Order: sequence, then C-alpha cells, then structure tokens
Amino acid sequence: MVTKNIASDQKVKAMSLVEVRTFIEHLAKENPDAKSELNYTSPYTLLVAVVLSAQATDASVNKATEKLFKVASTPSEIVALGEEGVAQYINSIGLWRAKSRNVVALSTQLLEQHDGNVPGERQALEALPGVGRKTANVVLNIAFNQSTMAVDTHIFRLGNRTGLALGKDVLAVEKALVRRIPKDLLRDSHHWLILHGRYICKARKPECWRCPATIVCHYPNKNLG
DNA sequence: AACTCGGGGCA
DNA sequence: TGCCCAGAGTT
Repeated sequence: MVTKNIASDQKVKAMSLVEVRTFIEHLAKENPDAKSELNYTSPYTLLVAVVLSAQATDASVNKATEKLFKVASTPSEIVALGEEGVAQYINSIGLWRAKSRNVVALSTQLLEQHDGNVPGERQALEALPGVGRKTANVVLNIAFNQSTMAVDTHIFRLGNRTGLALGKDVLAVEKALVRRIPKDLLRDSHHWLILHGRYICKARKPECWRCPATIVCHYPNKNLG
C-alpha cells in the first residue's frame, strides 16, 4: 500500500540509536497519557472498530460505531443484525460492503471457534476475516498488554520521513521499530507515534515547529514555519 | 508488486 | 479536483 505518501522523495538518513531514544522520550513527554482515539468498550468492540478503521478517519469510524455498538456490541448481536443491518450503520465510511461482510463473518468465527471471545494469539487473530497484521498488533497491544508495534499509514510515513525507522513496506518498518526502540518504551510508543504522525508529522504540511524532536529528525524538508 | 474496495474530509 | 484516511485480500 503505503509507499506513495512518504511526502519526501529525498534520501533520508537513519537515526542513530541515541537519537531514537531521544526522539521517543520527547514524544512521550509531548503526549503523556496517549491512548487510542477509537470508540470501544471491550476487546470485541476494539477489534471491530479497528477492522472498520482501515483507510478511514477515526472520526468517521467513531460516528458509525457509536450508533452500531448501541444496537449490537457482542458477536451474537452482530450476527443477528446481519450484513445488511450492519451496513446501514456503517455505509457512511468507505469500503462498507467488505467491512460489513467481514464484521459478520468474523463474529461468526468467534462464536464457532473461540466461544465468542477475542483470542489473544496472533495466529488466531490473523485467521479472522478482515484482520491482518496491523489490526492484530493493535488488539494484542491494547487488549492483551503486549509490546507489539502496529504500523499504520501515519507511523510508516513518520518512520521513513524522520529516519526513525526506514523500510519499503509496513513490515520492514515494524521490524525496525521493534529492533530500535527501547523495550520498556515499545508498547506505549505505538500511541505516541500514531498521534504525533497524525497531528504534527502530517502527510501534508507537517508542523515541524511544533515537534519536540526536530533536533534528531533527518527530514530534509523541515517546515519550521 | 499492483490492483481493488470507497465515502467523507480537507485544501 | 486530488490527496489522504488507525488496511486487507486477491491476482
């Protein structure tokens, strides 16, 4: 997917490990109580929300799930609602046909294979329809307290732009981040990075003058206002 | 590696 | 109008 929106076609130098630590510690200070901005109240609604969030803004997803979860917030309730029923709540976000299909199929599979619970193992999660590596990483991080790094479009862009973690695809960037970020900071780094990428290190017109870590950033086109 | 799904937000 | 959005599945 993602290689087109790096917003820099110039060569970027990788950060040193010292710079990586400095960068992460600055982001931690910037956003001390970072958490997901998606709307969820359980591992199941988290899973559904993340599946729905693919290539959509979280504001549009939250608008849909706010209504949907009021009607159906468990696998059996979603299955009872059916694809058409789910679709009527989520057709304001893109990819809604496939997402309606996946959410119902995923819920059916949870009931049939996992007693209606969200599994805490990567393999079982990625076997669910509509769930790939990124979604599994988010669920493992938030619902199962694991130090995974879920790389979305924001983190991919930020990693390549700043030199924090270079890679041609999301998996390469994920591995670089896991390898380079201090272990004790890895789990929360997911939240710090995604929020920083979203509000400051933006795809268009990054607001580098607001960034607490420009001193260690290798982005050649810094927008310092 | 490239293609497809996709409506809404925003400049 | 064109770009971008808390990606995944298929060819």
